Amino acid sequence: MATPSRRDTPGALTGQAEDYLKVIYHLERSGEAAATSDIAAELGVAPASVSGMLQRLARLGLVRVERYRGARLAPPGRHVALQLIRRHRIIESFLATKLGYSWDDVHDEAERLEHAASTELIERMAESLGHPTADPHGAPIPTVEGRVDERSLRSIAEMTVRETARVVRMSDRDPAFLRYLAGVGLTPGVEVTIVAIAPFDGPVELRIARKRVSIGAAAAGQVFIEPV
Amino acid sequence: MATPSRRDTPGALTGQAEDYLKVIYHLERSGEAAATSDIAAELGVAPASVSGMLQRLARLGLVRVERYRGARLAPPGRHVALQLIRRHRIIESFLATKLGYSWDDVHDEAERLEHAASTELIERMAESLGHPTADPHGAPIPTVEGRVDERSLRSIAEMTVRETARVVRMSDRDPAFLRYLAGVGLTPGVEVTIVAIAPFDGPVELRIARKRVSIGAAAAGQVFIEPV
DNA sequence: CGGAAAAGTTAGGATGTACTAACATTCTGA
DNA sequence: TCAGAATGTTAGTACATCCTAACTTTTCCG
Ligand SMILES: [Mn+2]
Ligand SMILES: [Mn+2]
Ligand SMILES: [Mn+2]
Ligand SMILES: [Mn+2]
Repeated sequence: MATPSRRDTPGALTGQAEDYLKVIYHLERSGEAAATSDIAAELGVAPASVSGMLQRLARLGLVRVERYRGARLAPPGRHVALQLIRRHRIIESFLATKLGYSWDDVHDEAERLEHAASTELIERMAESLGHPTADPHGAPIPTVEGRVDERSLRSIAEMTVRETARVVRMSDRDPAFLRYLAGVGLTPGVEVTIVAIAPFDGPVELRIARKRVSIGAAAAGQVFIEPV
Repeated sequence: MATPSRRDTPGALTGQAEDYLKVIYHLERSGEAAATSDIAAELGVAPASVSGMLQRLARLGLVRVERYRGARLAPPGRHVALQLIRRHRIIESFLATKLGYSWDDVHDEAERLEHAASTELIERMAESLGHPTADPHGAPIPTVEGRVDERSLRSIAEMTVRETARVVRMSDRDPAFLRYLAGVGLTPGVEVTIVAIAPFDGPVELRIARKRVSIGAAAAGQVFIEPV
């Protein structure tokens, strides 16, 4: 039976298959089909393994694959991916809010629990959190119906001098990066004002709640904002 | 890689293997080695599948198997089983106490989450519950060191007329049974007094907090008590 | 005690997932 | 444009887990 992820759905996918769909969903957000090697890099598997899995997912009607050209989610696959992302983000929120996890620590735990938690559990967590709309890193939580606010946000790197904006979200991939951001005061909800931008991809100097902070251009590109 | 349960331990077992160890632990409590067909029945797999798994577990040094005679846990296997049971019971307690699950509903959820939850998560749950020593059905929670209070308790069926005792725990296998018990007021902690015992495995009549209740002999044998 | 029933094991096959090595296609830059 | 680099697929293998069917061992009872 090869370890299906035994949640409450009957014809449930394995956790592996779910993770592939999620990765394809994220990669596809660029507009391009998800490339085999990008999926492989994201999941830490060999490209050959991805080719194999894509064929299986295509057979199940979850993705459309064009040989040598990459994969796109079919509507049922998109639905699976969005519900998985919902589970992931609600779990992250719950761990951070109710169990004192630090925001840089929730991701790995959620990455496993998302495949084991039933819809019942997820909805109880959401309930007890007051139905949050964003996870601890500001990422929007898809609804049960699969709606998600996917507007693409500007990053701090795209702001202009003297502009003020509110931090909405940041990349949650690297715990060390999140700890760094928390250290300098960059968390969802805070307001930042650009003081100066050094040329040639130099550091961005900004003001956060009266404090001066200078961050690298790369970091600035990973922190997303919206107008106040 | 066949879906190891990716918790925090490095050479982690799969969730399947963990469940086999847990079942062997429970079956072995009778004193006898766990029989292949009993393990199979418990897990809902064919006996042949059990033979195969026992060989793998033996190769890993987790069980000792005597061909045609059944399996016993080796110390490392016992340790795995006890930690899994700890995880299971803490999860059950958490779901019941913190997320409003009914006590007949926690088991299936815990059966999956126990393989995905890290030690970190379990300890945070335990912490937030005030380090409970028993799960919602009164089953004792093994410590981190693997100690567990395994005294064998008398059941209501073994009580004598006019005797009073406190309900400690009950079998948690069947949700309908748990709902029934809750319905008649039999939950851990309540005091019961035997009013009458009908012969030939007849019903047991008892008093629970001023109320008269009559339960079948089979049910009485699944509810365990201790002296007040 | 001895043979039938029950219990357990092995053989052989399926599926999911992964790997490496070899081959095929697509892209890219001189 | 076109050859080498980059990317992707296939072939062949491994392993965990499950199954059924056939065989073996143990148990039990007349
Ligand atoms: Mn995951
Ligand atoms: Mn997140
Ligand atoms: Mn389990
Ligand atoms: Mn329990």
